[in-house]
Amino acid sequence: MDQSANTHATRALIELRKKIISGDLPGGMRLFEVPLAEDLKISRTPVREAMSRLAEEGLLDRVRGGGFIVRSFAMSDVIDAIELRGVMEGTAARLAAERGVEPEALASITECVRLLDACFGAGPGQVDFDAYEMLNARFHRELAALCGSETVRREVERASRLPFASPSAFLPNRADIDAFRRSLTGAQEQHRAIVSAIAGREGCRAEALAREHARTARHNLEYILVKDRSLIKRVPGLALVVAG
Amino acid sequence: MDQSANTHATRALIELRKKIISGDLPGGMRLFEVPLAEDLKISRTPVREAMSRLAEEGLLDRVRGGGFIVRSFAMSDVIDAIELRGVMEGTAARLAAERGVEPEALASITECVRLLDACFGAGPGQVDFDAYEMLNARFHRELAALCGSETVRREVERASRLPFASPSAFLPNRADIDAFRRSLTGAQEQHRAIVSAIAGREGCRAEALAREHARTARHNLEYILVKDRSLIKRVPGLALVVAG
DNA sequence: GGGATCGGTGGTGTATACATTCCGCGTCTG
DNA sequence: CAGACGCGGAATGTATACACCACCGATCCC
Repeated sequence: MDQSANTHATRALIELRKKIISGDLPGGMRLFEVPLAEDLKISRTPVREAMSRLAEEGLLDRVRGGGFIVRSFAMSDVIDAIELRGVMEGTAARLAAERGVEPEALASITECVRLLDACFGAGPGQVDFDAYEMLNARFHRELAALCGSETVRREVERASRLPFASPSAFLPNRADIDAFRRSLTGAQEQHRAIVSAIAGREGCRAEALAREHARTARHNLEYILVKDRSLIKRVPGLALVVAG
Repeated sequence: MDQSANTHATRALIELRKKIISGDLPGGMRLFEVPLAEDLKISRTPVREAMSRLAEEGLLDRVRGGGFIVRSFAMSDVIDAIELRGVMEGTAARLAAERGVEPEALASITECVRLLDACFGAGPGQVDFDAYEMLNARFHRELAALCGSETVRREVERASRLPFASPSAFLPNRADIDAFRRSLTGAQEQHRAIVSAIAGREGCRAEALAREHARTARHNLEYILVKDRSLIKRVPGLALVVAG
């Protein structure tokens, strides 16, 4: 079944994910098939299917004796998830540098960095945030794939999909634009450096840079959380933290 | 539903896993619900449930439009999976060292190392392999948990469960005992060093040691594969490689 | 003769009825 | 009074019938 398939299970998956992320279904809560099915006006079968996939995503835990509970997240989980993402991406970057990359893949990610540059306008607050976010996600996707290993790519992307470790999860809202732009230009410099290290076959440096990139993300998040939690965008998973 | 639950879905899960691992259901093969259900003398429902979990384990891939195919593994996937395991365990070890560990957790893993020591007899080939294997698995489980983060522990264990990255996956068969014992004593020294580094709060050293431990595993595997593939135990996933 | 359309077939998706299991509560008995 | 047995309800597990969709081949029309 395709993610885009127009099935009840897919709708249920999306609905439930939204409710978990929004805190509507709080962490630790047990989910029962019958009420959920009635809520969504469908039968238990697609609900089970949806819950099974949410368990795969890490949003639900299977419980002994059957059934699921909503996983609980804490601030420390976000920090750890970002740390892990950095480690995994660092490995992808190192392997890419050590093994070498296809010229076209390198060209593609280089182009991606160039496009990210183009998101920055002349003025201090002039950034095309939507474009940046999309391209940033693309950058991290291509980075994961650079090492040429399907296994590594798969696991690195999984680490990025940890509900709260999304590459853009730490981006603040449109408020506080100026400070945010500085943060983004810094991240962009790191993007460039990572690609450069990979192209130069400097494995250790590429790994360290990718880790540093995630660490910057973590610091930004911590800074924002301390300053004003309402600045956080409500992206998947992160809302849980803000709420809790 | 518990892993040990006596349900048709659980039986189907175990059966299918066995068939995939043994190569009976080869990589790339699409799995159809109806024939599998007939084979197992059950209905489609528990078969679906089982396939869904196998997808979670990484043995099956969901295919566009519905259904599953058996994932294909290559030698390079094994190498990469072991590499990733080392990176993840290295992270767990580093975090444990940086953040400090509960005394009882440290005592437990130290005891584990001591028990591993006890697996080695006086003679050159005298090793209690079964005990070693079980304790080795325990060591890696406890190592993953040492950092105190549920998120990290979960992902590290997942990396170890990659079907071909099991800590014991590279252990050769009971043949060639002497060379094998040397390999195990080396691994045991690494175990000891990792715990020591964590206890001494040497984060970087702990990380490097855990990585080195995995790298040793990889080299052993490569050596064995070159020398004689029949020496490999048929552990989950690895059989695929040996067969293919 | 070629292309479009219309079934047929084979597969998953869904609903639903029924089975089973687990847990809690009450009662009965020693 | 305490412990065990049993009953009942609530939840998941399972089977099955049917819906639906995609693919494919054959036929029919242009």
